[in-house]
Amino acid sequence: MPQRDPFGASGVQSRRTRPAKPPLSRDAIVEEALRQITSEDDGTMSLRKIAKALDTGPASLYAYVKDMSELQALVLDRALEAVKVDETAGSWRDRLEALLRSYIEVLMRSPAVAMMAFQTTAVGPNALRIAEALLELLAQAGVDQLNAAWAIDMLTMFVTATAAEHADGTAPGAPDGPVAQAINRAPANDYPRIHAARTEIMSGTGDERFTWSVDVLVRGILSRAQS
Amino acid sequence: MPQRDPFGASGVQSRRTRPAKPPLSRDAIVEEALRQITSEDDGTMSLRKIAKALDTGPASLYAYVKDMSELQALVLDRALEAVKVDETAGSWRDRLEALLRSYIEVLMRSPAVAMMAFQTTAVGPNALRIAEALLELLAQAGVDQLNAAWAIDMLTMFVTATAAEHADGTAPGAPDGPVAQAINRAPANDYPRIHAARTEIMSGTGDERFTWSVDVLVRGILSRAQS
DNA sequence: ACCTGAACACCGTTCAAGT
DNA sequence: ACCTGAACACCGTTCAAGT
Repeated sequence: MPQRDPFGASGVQSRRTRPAKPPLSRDAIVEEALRQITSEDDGTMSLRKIAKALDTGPASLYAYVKDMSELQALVLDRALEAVKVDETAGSWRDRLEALLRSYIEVLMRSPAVAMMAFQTTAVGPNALRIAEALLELLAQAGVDQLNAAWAIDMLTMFVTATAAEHADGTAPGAPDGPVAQAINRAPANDYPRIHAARTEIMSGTGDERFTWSVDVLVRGILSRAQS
Repeated sequence: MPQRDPFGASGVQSRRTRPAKPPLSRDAIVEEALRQITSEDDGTMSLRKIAKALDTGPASLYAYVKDMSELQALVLDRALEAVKVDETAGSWRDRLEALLRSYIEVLMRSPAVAMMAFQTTAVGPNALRIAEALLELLAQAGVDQLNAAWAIDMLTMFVTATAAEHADGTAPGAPDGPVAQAINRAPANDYPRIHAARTEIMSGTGDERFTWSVDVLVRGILSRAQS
């Protein structure tokens, strides 16, 4: 006879208002956290909110999770599950760009996920899976092991940073944001080069800039590798 | 007769225990915030702590600052004041690296400052000053205006991301951190490339990696510029 | 206009007490 | 071992009231 039975004799909790209170578990907590963090209208998670959604008090979660930072690491790796590492066929170059694009897309699904990718360096199975795929592609490109090892750091950093930067929803080329205002109002006397390049600074779609940036990184990495 | 006199007739607050209560002002608030955020033992700021340090209640700050995010933007640009844009003479290449090094050093003085550089894109006078200097150096390098404009975005992103990543104090090559554990424990069957490159992944000092990364970026940017 | 105390609606974490 | 209510020590922000 199990000690905890959701349909037990007490029967108090079997009201039909809630869809059968889910059992507490590490997975359930991570899943609910991910649900909150990727929710459209809020996008923010908290132990108290998770506890409430799981019909318990905040203290109960500490039986399954050491603290907030451990939960964040779990949620981050869970989110990275959606990153496709071999979406397309084709050259290593095409597959690298596709992988980075999938990566960035997943991180941008939620500002909070993007921010988490900084505070906590991902070390779960999905982070490893992505790193392995990146190393494989760089090896195909002829990059030696040392340069490849350092390069994956730069590539993941680039993806994470790009996602985090655009995480607040403001498009990069938004012509009315505070950035645009600062650039356009920059006095030509004090900042002649910014003034001269103000059009170029605001130009390009997010996609164009992403493609350009990946190209810069790949060229730089290849240039180092063969020297 | 001024309406508010710190040494007025009431005299109650002129006890010698506190060094003459500073007058409330936008600058005083930003200065106190920066002091807290760069403090060794804490490194975290809050409106309530600032208010307390300035001998008032949290509500009083809202007369000078719209909200938390505006304060963060002010603090960030104030912190960027310490970035030296023309520390050394020499080639554009040397000066570029020196500038980026000064930038990253300032951001790493406090984890919170590094994190702020993401959430809020810096648009104050110091951010402009740095951008202007970067454009000038890239122009000397022969990079055209469009490529230079997009390049400064990448360079600042790289600096900010690097600072944020190492902001938690853990050295990049720390052989006992959770990252090292994850890499070393990665099973050779599932992750053959990670396993094979595990030494290289953990190798290099922060400084060596920084130099390497700047070189990758410069090579990539120059390669794009002349195509 | 500037400043305030008090309240509102939240946080993460701890702890003694229950089962 | 798992779970709980209640407390602890915080948050940012609002608001009616004061000067």
